[in-house]
Amino acid sequence: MLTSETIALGTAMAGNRVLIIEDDDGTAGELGRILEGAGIGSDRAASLDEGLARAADEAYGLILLDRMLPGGDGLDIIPQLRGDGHGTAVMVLSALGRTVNRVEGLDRGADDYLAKPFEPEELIARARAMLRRVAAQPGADLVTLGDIEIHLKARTVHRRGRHVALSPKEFKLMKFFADHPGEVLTRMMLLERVWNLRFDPQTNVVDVHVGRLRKKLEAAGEPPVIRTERGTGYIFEPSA
Amino acid sequence: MLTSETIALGTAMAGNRVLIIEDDDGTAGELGRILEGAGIGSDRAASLDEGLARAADEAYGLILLDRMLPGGDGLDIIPQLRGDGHGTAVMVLSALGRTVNRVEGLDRGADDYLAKPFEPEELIARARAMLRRVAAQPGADLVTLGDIEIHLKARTVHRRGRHVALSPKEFKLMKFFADHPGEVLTRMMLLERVWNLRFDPQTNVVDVHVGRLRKKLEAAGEPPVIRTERGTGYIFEPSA
DNA sequence: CCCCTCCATGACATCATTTGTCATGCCCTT
DNA sequence: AAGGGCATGACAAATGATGTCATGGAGGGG
Repeated sequence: MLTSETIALGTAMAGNRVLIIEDDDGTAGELGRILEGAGIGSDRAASLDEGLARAADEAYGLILLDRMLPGGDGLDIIPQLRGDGHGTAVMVLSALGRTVNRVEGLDRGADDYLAKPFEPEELIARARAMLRRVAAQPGADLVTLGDIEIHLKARTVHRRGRHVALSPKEFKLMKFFADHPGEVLTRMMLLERVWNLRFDPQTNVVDVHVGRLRKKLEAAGEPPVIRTERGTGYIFEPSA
Repeated sequence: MLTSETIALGTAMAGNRVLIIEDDDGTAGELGRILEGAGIGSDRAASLDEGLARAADEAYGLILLDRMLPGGDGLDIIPQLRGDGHGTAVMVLSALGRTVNRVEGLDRGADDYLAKPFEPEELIARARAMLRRVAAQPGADLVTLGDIEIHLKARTVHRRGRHVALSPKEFKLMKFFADHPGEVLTRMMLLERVWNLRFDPQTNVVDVHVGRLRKKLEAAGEPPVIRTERGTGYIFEPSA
């Protein structure tokens, strides 16, 4: 048996990081520095496509979106940014600062609209307000991994829309897998974190429950999502 | 046996109405008209105290808050507005429009800050954006009646912060009571709506379950909330 | 290529929970 | 004081969750 590492991963809830979608290097850098000075972490995407990719990847709390980008108007991707399920907020930053522009931005889905140039303090204050609101949401509710949806509060699981009824133990197991996608999880880890055991019960409880979970997750002929790593443990691999 | 009225009561989710807290009659009226023109319903409170009272009463989606009011600065009541549990958003409207003022407002809890004078279109767009975000929340989740909280998704009940573990049937019963506070519910109604029976099973199932629910709701010495209406049925009376 | 280890799975036992029934006794009302 | 209505403890049946075990199969190392 391997050592029982305890790796704490974050859930897929809307986080407190910010994604900056901005083609101009200078502006992007400045935004990043302003936020960093306020203790707000950020990543940067230089194009709309990259922005969409990053947003789909990590659950940001807020996205700062430029309007005039090489790929088109930032407003165009707001619907897709929304579609990711995380309750991410979108703030548009733009040199187009007239009222009609602002109204257009807000009507097309932005949560806030700040005209350039702006005071760094106001950006920080508005970003904080947005992150605060996002964090206050019961937002940690839905976790999506591939075609699997986990409703934490309701403690239900759906795969491709089909409801998968799980027992409490199975749900806990599912959640632990979901918290560690792509990682090999040894039986010891599972026993510790799902069964709260710090010793080996000398039985195959884990195997049996993994089997039951598999059966239920694949009951309608869906592809497998839990792979056996022979001699080691199991890996949860959500199908993209 | 009485007729089984089905009175649909609203849940405590944040709604789509707007509360205007503004002492100046002219401004308040204009705000109301602007919103009405955009199809957004609103109520008005003329003072901070009235605002707090109304906010506690109805679950607004958005509150428009003036700063300079007779009772003090509107910013002062933001924490209390937040405390109501509904995810209501707060937008501050103020003649104090300098960056420092805006930053102050946002830092003290406002979700948005619009300086007077403003374009009606921008107010509408921002109000819509706020309501949209509030509505996107899993808001219908929490129902509060007096000291009892019902989390619909999680299917859990708390009284005065204490978790009350209920069986499925008990939860359904609790929910039905919560949907009809202050109304006399006959055994027949309960059998119909909680047990899905259209006939009398000739047993005291209802009594037994009401008893069990009572026991659990009052397990820590809390005052009774379900009163027996002798010869008729039961009444759920949440303690204020 | 064969064997041995590891794993998957059906069957079963046990335990806990939920739900409904009944009998008893209290309490309120008249 | 008596009667009907209600509260409640005890019990039983049904259901579901969890863990154990035995068997057979699959896959990798030698």
